[in-house]
Amino acid sequence: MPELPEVEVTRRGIAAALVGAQLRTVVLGKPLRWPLGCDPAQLAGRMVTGVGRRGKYLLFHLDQGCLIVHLGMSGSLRWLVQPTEPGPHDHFDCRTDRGILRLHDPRRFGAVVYVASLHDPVACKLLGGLGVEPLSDDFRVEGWLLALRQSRQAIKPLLLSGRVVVGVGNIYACEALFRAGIRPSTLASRIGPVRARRLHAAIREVLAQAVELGGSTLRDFSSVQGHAGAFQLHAQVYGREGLPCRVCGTPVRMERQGQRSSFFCPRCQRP
DNA sequence: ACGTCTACCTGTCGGC
DNA sequence: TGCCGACAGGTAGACG
Repeated sequence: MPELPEVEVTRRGIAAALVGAQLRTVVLGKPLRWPLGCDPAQLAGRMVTGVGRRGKYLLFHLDQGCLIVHLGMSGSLRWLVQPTEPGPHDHFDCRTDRGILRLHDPRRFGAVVYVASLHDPVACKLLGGLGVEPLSDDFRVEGWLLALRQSRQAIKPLLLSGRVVVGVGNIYACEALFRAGIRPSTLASRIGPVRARRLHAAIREVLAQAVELGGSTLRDFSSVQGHAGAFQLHAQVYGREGLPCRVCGTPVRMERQGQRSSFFCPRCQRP
């Protein structure tokens, strides 16, 4: 579920409350995608020193070590001031001296992993192969053009892979390709410099707009404060198969690439 | 190095 | 109403 915008909205929603908080007890629910990697009791007394993000991973920096959190497809974090009993889909409770950080994740594709440092092999495995942050100055157009030229993949799976640029999932890949006028099945190396530049700009614009709108809420994402996102109301193609393109009126098409649905306008987006 | 498939798990929705 | 399959925002690993 959550792509970069939803993760960033979550980060912004939690950071102020959590930085400076001291962990008291950590309670685990059903198993998540990966094991925590330490005895939960070991975390008692640690202080949260910062809340960062790398791609779709949240990084809870502690005065000793780091908790790496991924929301998977259906995860969301909540900040509770008043304690309540964890529900059947709450699988990680981090009780602090200020409130409770709770991970709700019905499908359990998410994960919370403790690492002693970001140089830890486990951290390197999770974060080491990631591409550049699209909203940072490191996302330069020259490197982007080179990466597209050197790739032999179709552009959509290349975006989803996170090897060149991180944080772009199925919704925002479809939307960025629409804005750039590129069909999802187009080979990356066959995209000329004009459209490649447009795609570079579109990725940044669509992600930044989505962050401003609080992310996308398709079924169950909500911010830490429980607010739904609004980006889905602005989607041009995602989830709109058969509906008229908002630009030209041609029916939006859906095709499968791998196991993922791609939505596009056959007239506005050329191969 | 690429695509394709499978798996992980639960909930929801459409069709019959 | 109820059952059954398809599908969902992600990622990793196996295989050809």
